[in-house]
Parts: sequence; structure tokens; C-alpha cells
Amino acid sequence: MNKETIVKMLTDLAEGFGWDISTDVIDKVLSFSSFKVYSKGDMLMRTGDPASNSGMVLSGIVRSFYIDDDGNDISQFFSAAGNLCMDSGMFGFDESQASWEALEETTVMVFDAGLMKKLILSDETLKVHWIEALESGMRYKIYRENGFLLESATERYLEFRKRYPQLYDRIPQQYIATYLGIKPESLSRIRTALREKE
Amino acid sequence: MNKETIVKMLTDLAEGFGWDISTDVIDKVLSFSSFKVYSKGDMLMRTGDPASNSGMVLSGIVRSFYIDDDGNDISQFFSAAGNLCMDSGMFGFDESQASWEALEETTVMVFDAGLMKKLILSDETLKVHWIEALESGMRYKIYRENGFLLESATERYLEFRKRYPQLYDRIPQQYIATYLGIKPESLSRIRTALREKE
DNA sequence: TACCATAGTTAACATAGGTCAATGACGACA
DNA sequence: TGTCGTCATTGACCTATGTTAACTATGGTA
Repeated sequence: MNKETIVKMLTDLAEGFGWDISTDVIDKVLSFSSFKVYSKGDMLMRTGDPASNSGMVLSGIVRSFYIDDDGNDISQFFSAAGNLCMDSGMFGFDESQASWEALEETTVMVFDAGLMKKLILSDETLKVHWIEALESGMRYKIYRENGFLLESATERYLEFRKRYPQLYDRIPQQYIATYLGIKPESLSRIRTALREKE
Repeated sequence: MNKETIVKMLTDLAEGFGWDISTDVIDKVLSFSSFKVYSKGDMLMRTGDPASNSGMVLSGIVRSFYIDDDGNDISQFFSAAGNLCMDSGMFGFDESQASWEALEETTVMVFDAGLMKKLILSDETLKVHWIEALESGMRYKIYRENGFLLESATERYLEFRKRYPQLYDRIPQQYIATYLGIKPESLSRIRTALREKE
């Protein structure tokens, strides 16, 4: 990818989110970032890796997941264009809390989390954007917490389909299942039950 | 409470957390804050109330909870000294996401969330502290999400007891149960099973 | 087209946790 | 000291989800 393509992707993304990012800031970000293209199935980072790098997804989808004590693969999040990925370092963890893999051909701006945080803290506009991003992250996590506390798996599934229709189409069912906190077989049964109800 | 007591509580709290808050900032905060003492059982705010006020707990414990579709009371969080409470407004919600009640005699610094956010955004030090608080909040929510995705109720219970021994002693078991995502009867059975194992 | 790998479905059975109701323990207070 | 209300415990039964394993559908590729 040449620089113009990259800058255009970044400015388009920023515009879409309503961020006002100066070309100066973009230059600085580019100075410690690299752009990587991952194929379906590629691993970006593993649980326990040093959380020195983070990234922003420019296209495609990245899935974060854990392997539990019994060896089960459990999905934690799906990052699409404009979302952070490999984000542990950005929240102050030393080690990556999850593993990250590409679910399809994916472009990621990979950067050094420490340098990005330094840059954010040195720039008034970025600080405010980072605060907005963190508050949005908290709203998302509160919403998700509510789902586990208040809703059945069936309700969480219907809500996911309604809230993320574009992700729903592109993510294998088994990963949606574990993101909802259930096994793929259970989601399959839930879907059958919903079909039969109609 | 007179002003000196209040200022002392605030500065002690700030010191304990390693915050460097100027007396100027404290004066500004006090200009739009009030100090309230709640008795055990008092409601501070209800789900759906405008999220204009937020607060910081100075002493005591405040519980946030939801009432689900079947009328069950489900605990979401326990705020002790130094924690935010009635925090929806601080994260950008218009309406309070939860209800809040005092679990014991509790002192709260209640403030206008909008004015507090304005003050934070006008002050470099406060902005950085707010970023730290939000990142810490994200780490907590990720930890909690992991619990629901990866752990059994028994494991969540043991982890809670280990991580918050001081809360464990002061919070009725039924509330700990619903915070863990299970019914009080189930927690009781889990405790019995653990006792019998030894 | 045939073959293979992978994802999804289904079925039979196991288990964690929910539901409802009764009982026990304990503190507040008359 | 007795009574009341609240909380925790226990038991019987129920339901959602897990487990294991077989089967089916799908898509990629030789």
C-alpha cells in the first residue's frame, strides 16, 4: 500500500466517525505505524503476548478470543473497520488479554501502543477523542454486562442479530455462539426453536 | 458537614489514589457539588431517571441494580469510598442505566455530571486522571466479561471473595449472588458444596 | 464431477442453575 | 423474653445449556 492510499483510508475513516484529525497528527501516527494485510485465519496476537502493539482495523474483521481451561475457544469481540484490535496495551495491560485472528482478508494499521498513548496525551484534540472512545467503550461493556445479567441466550442472540446485522452475515455461527456465552450446538438449537415458533 | 471536613475527605481520598488535585480544582468541584448522607436502604437514583447527577462515594457502600422483566433484583456493582456512583451521565448516557441504593450509612459527594465533564475537559490534569479512570474501568469490565465467558458461578464466587474481601464482609449474600449472575439459593448451594468438599 | 474439509444440525443423555416452598437462624425491638 | 421480619439454607422438581457423537450441508478444489 502506498502512502496516499493509507492516508485516504485514514481520513475517510476519521471523517466517517466525525473525528477532526490534523495532517500533522496523521504524519506522527504514520511515523510509528505499519500497515498489514492478514489473510483469513491469520493470527495477529496471542493471549499473554506483550501488549506493546495495538491496531486499528481498516477493512475486514478481526476476532478476539480466549481458550478456557478445558480448551474451548471463546469469542470475546469482533473488530470491524474503525475498531481497535489488540487493544490490551491501550487500556494499560502489560500482556494481551486475548488472542486475535483475522476472520477474512483484513487490513490493519498496527502501531506501538506506548507511543500512541504518548501522542494522545501530548495532543488536546486526541485526548478528547480518546476520552470519547473510552466512554463509548464503557457504554458498550455496560450494555454487554446487562446482557449476561438480565437476558437469556435467546434474547442475546436476537439482540445481536438486530444490533449488528452486517457482522451477523459475515461471522461463522460458532463464533457468534461463544460470543453470546453459549456453545455452538446450543445456538443451533435456539435457532431451530425460533424457526419452529413462527 | 462543614467545608473543612469535606475538603479533608476529598484530599485524603485523592492522596490515597495518587491523584494530584489542586485546591483550585477542589473549589470548582465544590461549587457545583453537594454532600449527602444516606441511610441504609435509601435510594439515590432509579433506572431511567435523567442521568444529570453523578456522585463519588466518600464512605459506606452503594449498590447499583436492575429489575429484570420477571421482577428480579439483579446487582450490577458495589461502589465503595473513592468509586463513582450514579455514573451513567459520566459515560454519556442520558438516562441512568441502573438504580442505586445505600447498603449502609453512606456519604456521597453528588455533582452535576455535565458540569463535571466540562471541568474535566477544561483542565489538563483532570483530563489525564479521567483517562486513567476510564482505562481502569475498561480493565475492570474486561475482567468481569471474562468471568461470565470463562468461569463457572463457583469460580466467580471464589474470585470475588479473594478480590474484594472487605466488600464480601459487608454485602448481604443475596446481592453478591445476583452480582455473580446467579440466584441467592444457588449461591447458598454453592457455598454448601464448597464447605462439604473440605 | 467427485472428494474432502469444515460448519451446522440433531439426538440422547448429563449437569448447573432456576423455581417454589418450607424451615432455620438471627437481630431489632416491643 | 417473646415476637416479628429479613436473610440464608434446604429439598423437590424443572429447564436451559453442556457433552458427546453421529449425521447433513456446503464450499473449495482436484
